Amino acid sequence: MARKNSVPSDKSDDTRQRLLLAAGELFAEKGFGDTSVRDIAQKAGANVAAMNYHFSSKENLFLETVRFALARMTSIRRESLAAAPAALSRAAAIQALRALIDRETRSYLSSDIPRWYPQLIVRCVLSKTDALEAIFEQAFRPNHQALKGLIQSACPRLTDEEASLWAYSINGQIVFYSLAREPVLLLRGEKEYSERFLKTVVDHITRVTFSGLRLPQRQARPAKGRTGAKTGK
Amino acid sequence: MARKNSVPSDKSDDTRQRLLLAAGELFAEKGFGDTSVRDIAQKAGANVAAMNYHFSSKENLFLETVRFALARMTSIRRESLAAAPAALSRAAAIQALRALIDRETRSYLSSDIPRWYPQLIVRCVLSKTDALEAIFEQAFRPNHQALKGLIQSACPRLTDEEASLWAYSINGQIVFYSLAREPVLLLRGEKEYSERFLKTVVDHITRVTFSGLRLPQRQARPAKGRTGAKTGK
DNA sequence: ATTTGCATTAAACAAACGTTTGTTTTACAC
DNA sequence: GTGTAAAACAAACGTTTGTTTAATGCAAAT
Repeated sequence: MARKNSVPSDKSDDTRQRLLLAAGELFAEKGFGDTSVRDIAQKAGANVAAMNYHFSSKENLFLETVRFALARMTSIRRESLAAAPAALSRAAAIQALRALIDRETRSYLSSDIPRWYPQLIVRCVLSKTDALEAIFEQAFRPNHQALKGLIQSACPRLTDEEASLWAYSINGQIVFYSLAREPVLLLRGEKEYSERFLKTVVDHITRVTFSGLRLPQRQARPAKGRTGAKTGK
Repeated sequence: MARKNSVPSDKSDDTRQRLLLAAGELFAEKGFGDTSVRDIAQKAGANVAAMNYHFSSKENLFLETVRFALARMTSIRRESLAAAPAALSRAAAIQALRALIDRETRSYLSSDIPRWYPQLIVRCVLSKTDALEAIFEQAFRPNHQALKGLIQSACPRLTDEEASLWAYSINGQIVFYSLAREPVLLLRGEKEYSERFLKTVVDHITRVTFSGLRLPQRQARPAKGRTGAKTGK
């Protein structure tokens, strides 16, 4: 009753969505070849034929899951960078950099965001699939350029190469905790990344970066000599 | 004539080896499920049945390739740590840390070492396969402990957690260049990591680490006031 | 020369695969 | 009601999968 006419019905959208999410999780966890369409259909509570009806082929479904994860990840990143307009003062850049490390780390590691997004993307990068070029143009390059730009705004004297290396260092550390989640958790004897650990990681990556770049560790204090900020905790 | 009696003949060893190497490359590149036994046999120039004869099953062959890559990687790492005996002076630890970053980076990135070793291991970590536990116990944990120990020898005041985080940072950066090799190369417009770039990366990771840990950047100068070491180049 | 035992092969196997088929169900228009 | 088109389904399709079989080659031992 709540529906007028519309082209695709609600029900079908729902099935399509369930298939997409089920496929995304399975592809991310086990890879393309180790996931059968029957696995996907079962997990989605749908018929195998429904998969081909909505996505026309398994390979296309895979590409759709990649596009989906990619879109979600970049939309999250966009929020992260929204506060950073074209031209930036040094102080603003420094604060934006701090915020970016925080957001990015949490977007990869926190359980708020489905783990399979980054997992699937890592898998694509590893396999140089057809999706790699899209991932590179839509995610890797813009992400790198934004991060590098922020770093250069914060440290104007850095060369392009140096700024790139710093961007790799930040991304590398973040990706590591996502990729090596299982071993890290085994080592720590925990089942999930705790909120406390996430904060520790964010703080550490920030410290590594800021001390290496000789940037002020604490919240920006303007050049005007306002000192004596609390340093505890 | 060069052979006496022996259990397996030279020829069979050769076929076995060719199968193992071909399988390793394919598994690393495309994953377990996307690699067929016929692909492997063709690449190895052998018969499909020979594969089952030597390895009894595809899954077992996969595990063998993982064991092989793991053994090679850890043997490389052992060389890296050979110079670091049980108890270490600070100066020795600092130097060993510097050497470790250099060796480890090159072992992951240089083309001296077949790319599929680390690639396959990353794939296992991503898929929480049966091999993960072996990888964890044989590679991840000892590597982490050794690195952490070295860091703590160099910086005795660090807590366990802090030393762990630094170990993650170092490993994370190195793994990143291995995992994201393709995007990084695309970004740089190159086809392979050049020797020059490898040196740049090693220097950068060393600088990040040493400046963050407040360790002397240049070759160790003992407490006894011998100064004036060359700093050029 | 014959036997022995390992290595290799082409061919055959059942099982699982991705996909297509033909039919039924559902929801809305007239 | 009747007609229509999207959506879902069970069943079957032809292929590819990993594995096994049976036959052959081939060097050392008898």
